[in-house]
Amino acid sequence: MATPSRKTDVFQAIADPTRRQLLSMLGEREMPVTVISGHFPMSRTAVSKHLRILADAGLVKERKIGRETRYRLEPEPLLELKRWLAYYERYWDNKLLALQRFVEGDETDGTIALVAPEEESTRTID
Amino acid sequence: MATPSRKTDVFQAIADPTRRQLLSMLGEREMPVTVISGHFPMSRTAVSKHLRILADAGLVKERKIGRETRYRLEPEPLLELKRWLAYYERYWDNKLLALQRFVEGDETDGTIALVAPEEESTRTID
DNA sequence: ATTATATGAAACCAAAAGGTTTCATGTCAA
DNA sequence: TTGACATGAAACCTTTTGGTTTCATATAAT
Repeated sequence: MATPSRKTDVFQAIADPTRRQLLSMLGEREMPVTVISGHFPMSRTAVSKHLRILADAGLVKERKIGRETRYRLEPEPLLELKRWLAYYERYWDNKLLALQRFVEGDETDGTIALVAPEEESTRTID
Repeated sequence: MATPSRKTDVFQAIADPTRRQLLSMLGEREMPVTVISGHFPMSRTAVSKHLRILADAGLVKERKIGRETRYRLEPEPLLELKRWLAYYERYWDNKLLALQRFVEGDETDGTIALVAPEEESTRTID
C-alpha cells in the first residue's frame, strides 16, 4: 500500500543521529544486536530501543536465528521522505519561484492558495 | 559552503509535523508571525518558537518590515537531506544490493567495510 | 502623547526522549 | 542439566521538547 500507516513517523525515526548511523550500518549487512551495539558508546539496551523505533517506522526488519535477532535495513519507508523532498525540488530548479515572488509583491495577506502535501493536515484554516 | 555547520540539525528541524507545515506554508509566500499562527491551533508564541528552530536550521529566513517580521522558506539546507537520501537510492534501483546480500551469506561477523556518509561519525570501533 | 499592534524573551510545566540498571526468558554448548 | 550467551521488558532517572502565560520593547496609528 502507499500509506502503510506506520506506528512511528519516518521523519521522527531518522531525526536521531544514532538511528541514522544504525541505518547506514544495517544497509551493509544484517547484524545481531550485540554486534551492532559494539559500535556505539551506549548500552546494548539503548541500541535495542533505537532498533525498535526504527522497526516501528518500518525502516528495519528483524529475523530471529536461534538465540539471536538479526536486523537489516528496509529502505522502503524512505520513499515517503523522498516524496516529501520532491515537493521542494521546485524551489531549486523551477523558474516559477522567482516569478511567484515577483507577483506576490508586498501585500500582507495571509490567505494560502497552495499547500504542500502534508501527511497530518489535521487543522486547516477555520 | 558545503558544510554550513548550522545551529540546529535539519533532520531534527523537520521531525516535527508543525514545522513541516510551516515550511510548506512559507514556501508559498512570505508571511508575518501573526498571520502564520492563525493557521495553527496553538499560541503565537509557540509558533514563534518553531520558527526560531527552523531559522536556526537555516530553513527559513526572517526579514523585518516595520513592526512585523516576515518569514519565508529557505530551501537550501534541504540539500543535506537530499544527499543523505541519495545514498539509500542504491537500495532501490541498484542490482548490486541483491548481489551483496547473496555474497554476505550467513556469517555473523560484525566488521564493517562500507559506511554511509554520516555527519556525526564521532565514535568508531574502538 | 497615547494607545494599539507585532513580536521575542522569560519563567514555568507536563510529556516525551534517550539513557541506565536489573530481571526474566529462550537457546546453545559442555 | 547446568551454565553461558543473546535479547527484550520493566522500572527508573535526567534532559529535551513543545506548549503555556506573562512581560518588555519597538513601531504604527490616532
